[in-house]
Amino acid sequence: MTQADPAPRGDKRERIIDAAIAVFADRGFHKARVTDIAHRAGVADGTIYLYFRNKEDLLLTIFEEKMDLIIASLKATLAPIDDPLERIHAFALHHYSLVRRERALAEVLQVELRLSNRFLKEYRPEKLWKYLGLFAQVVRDGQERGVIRADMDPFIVMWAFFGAIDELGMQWILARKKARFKLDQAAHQVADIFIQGIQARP
Amino acid sequence: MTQADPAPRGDKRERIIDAAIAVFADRGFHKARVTDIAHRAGVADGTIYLYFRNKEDLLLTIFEEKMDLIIASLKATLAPIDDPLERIHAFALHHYSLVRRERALAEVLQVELRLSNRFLKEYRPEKLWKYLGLFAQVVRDGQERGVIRADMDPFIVMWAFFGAIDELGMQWILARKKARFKLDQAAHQVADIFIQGIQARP
Amino acid sequence: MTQADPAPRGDKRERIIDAAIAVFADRGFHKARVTDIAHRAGVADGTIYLYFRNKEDLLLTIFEEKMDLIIASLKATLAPIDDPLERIHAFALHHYSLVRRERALAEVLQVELRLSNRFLKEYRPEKLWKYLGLFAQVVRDGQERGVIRADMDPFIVMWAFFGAIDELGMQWILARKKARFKLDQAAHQVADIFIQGIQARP
Amino acid sequence: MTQADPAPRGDKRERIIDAAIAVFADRGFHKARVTDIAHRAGVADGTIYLYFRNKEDLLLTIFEEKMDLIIASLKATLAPIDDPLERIHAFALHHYSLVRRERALAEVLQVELRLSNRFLKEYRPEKLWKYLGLFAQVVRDGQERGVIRADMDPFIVMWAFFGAIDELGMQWILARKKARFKLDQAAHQVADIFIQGIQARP
DNA sequence: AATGAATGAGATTTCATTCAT
DNA sequence: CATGAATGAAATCTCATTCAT
Repeated sequence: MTQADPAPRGDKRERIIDAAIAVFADRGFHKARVTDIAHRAGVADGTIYLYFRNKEDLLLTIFEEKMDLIIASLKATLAPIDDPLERIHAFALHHYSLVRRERALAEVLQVELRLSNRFLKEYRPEKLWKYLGLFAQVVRDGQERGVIRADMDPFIVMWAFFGAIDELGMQWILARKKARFKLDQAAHQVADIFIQGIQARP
Repeated sequence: MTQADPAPRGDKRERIIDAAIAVFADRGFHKARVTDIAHRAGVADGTIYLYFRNKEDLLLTIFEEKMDLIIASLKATLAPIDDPLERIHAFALHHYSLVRRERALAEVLQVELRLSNRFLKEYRPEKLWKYLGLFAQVVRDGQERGVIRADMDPFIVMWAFFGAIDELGMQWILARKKARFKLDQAAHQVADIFIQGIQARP
Repeated sequence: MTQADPAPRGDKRERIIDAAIAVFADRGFHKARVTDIAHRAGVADGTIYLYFRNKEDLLLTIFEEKMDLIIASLKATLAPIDDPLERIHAFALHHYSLVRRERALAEVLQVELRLSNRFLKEYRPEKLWKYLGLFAQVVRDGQERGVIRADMDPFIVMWAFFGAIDELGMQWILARKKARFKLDQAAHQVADIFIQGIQARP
Repeated sequence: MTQADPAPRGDKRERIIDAAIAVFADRGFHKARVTDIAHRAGVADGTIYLYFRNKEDLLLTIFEEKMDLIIASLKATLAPIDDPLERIHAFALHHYSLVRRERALAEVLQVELRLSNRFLKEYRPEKLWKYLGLFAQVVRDGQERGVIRADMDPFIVMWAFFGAIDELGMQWILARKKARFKLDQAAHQVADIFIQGIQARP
């Protein structure tokens, strides 16, 4: 008797990840209880451990997998743009469109991820580097083309740019409704500052 | 008759704070045990509770008191400088000189403080705003004098600048010895980017 | 095929309650450690918190559940007796038969329960009132039938009677082996005093 | 320059006892902090230990010393009364006049004293026995005079009577303002029940 | 694969008591 | 006698993780 698969295989894993994002964003990584995540995902506590080594692994997995999507999305966004300086602009806009669209995920990636000692001190967030590496590459490209100052260390510019947009994103998230600035406005200004700041002068 | 040795009033409090900074920096706020702090300070566990409400209060007190010192120090540094653009430069240098000189304190202020949910979501870090407010004021001054673009929102510039130097500082701290850049170099480049980035053009 | 051993559902709960009665009676509520109770019940410390909110909830639950049984038992004892004065007699005998049979429980209900501030000052021991209410009703019945003095306040008689048997019960428990009186003898004398004391005179 | 003794010697001991009664009555023995007592007495924490071995000794001392006063007062009250049955009446009235006049003390003696394991299980409250012994003696006198039933065990009657008035006193104290009965009325009824209950019949 | 009851390690905090001044 | 800062033992409760079913 053929019957539609009653319990969509692999469905659980996705549900756990989504639940974890929501709970981590809501209560913070440390205060988030595994039970809460299981409850929200509609699975038993133990089930989580069939898919993830432990609570931290869950957080790290969110990071890994979501960053893959974000990186792909960013690449697609940058691809049609040729001018390095315009790409910087696009980078900031893309970053904030994500923050706005998936606030819970952004909160986890920006705020809660930092709560994990392992993440900050032991874990090598290669996906983050890959993400930012796209930015560093833009800088390097710009330098080769002569539109970006050659005396700029792409590595420093990269962290500075990320720090700037990350901090503004975090402030916007923390302030919630009462944020004193529009995310778009912030994106334009930050991009503006950096573009003018690293632009090669005649 | 020499004066009787005055009771070492406040001595313990200071020792606890210093011990806490060291332990928080070393193990992180959550993994730091009150016993460890007490041990390092050379006092009994209970003694800590004579001076601080609880472990979190200890963290917050470190923030409050150290920020006072830092703000005072920053003011003294900026005072003799007149040019707003030069002040931005001095701000970055001052920030990193602190990070380099008191790495443990910087680690607590930058990294561990963010572990405290209360700090990020409930506590209003007014001292941080006061610190950054000095920067925002520099921007406003520069705008009045016409040396900084009038279309810049000082509030956004402020967070962006702080995010940039904070992130670089954090990366430098996390990377410890193997940091791929010099803090001084970072200070100059970040200041450079922002100065050129927000400078009014003729 | 014999049935699979059904999960010993609720078994643990019962064991924890029994262990708690024993430990509370033995060391007193305040000196009783949750660990002791868990040990005696053959469960882990944390297991207790799956069934009870906290240590005090455990004490209160013992009160609630055991009083239900006691009230039911008392009702069954009084049911076949018609004469109010004889019922008073039966009440005392029933009370002490319980004290003698379940000394630990009696000790907890009489002595340890009073250690709980919450019980005495905040908690409304409705089950105790229900228990004593049965006595008050006997008094009212007797008054209606004219066998008990009409000038007696059933409420006062109730507390007085309870105080009398409770105190004697407590003294008997505290004195343990060396009690200077038999519980039966006490039951008869107290009942005797109250019966003659509140009996309507011709 | 003659001056009134600035610090009345021995005054402190009294103040500590009074403060302890108030704090014990207010918060209960276990929740009462030695610091609170010291504060209320206007002395340093350590001073209490110059006069009392420990917190429990303080409670026991209150019992010992106050019972002496109460016993003396009771004796004076009973002295002019000759009739044993009237003496029982006077006993109850005297007991409640104390409860009403010194509610905090009564609360400590009746309620909080029972919180002390040592008191209930180890300590022999000889002063209480002396107090109640006066009642037992009244019963014995009455039996010798033939006005009280010879089949009554003075020991049992004593505990029963004490239990009855003690319980009513406790209920009155616990109910505070909203007590459902007057203490005087209770005194009369309890005495009435016992007098009629143990009276020898012609 | 899924369950969820059970585990038990672990750390904060309180407060009676001490003792150097 | 008096002080009160300092002590440090002690115990509740939480919650990530396990494992028998």
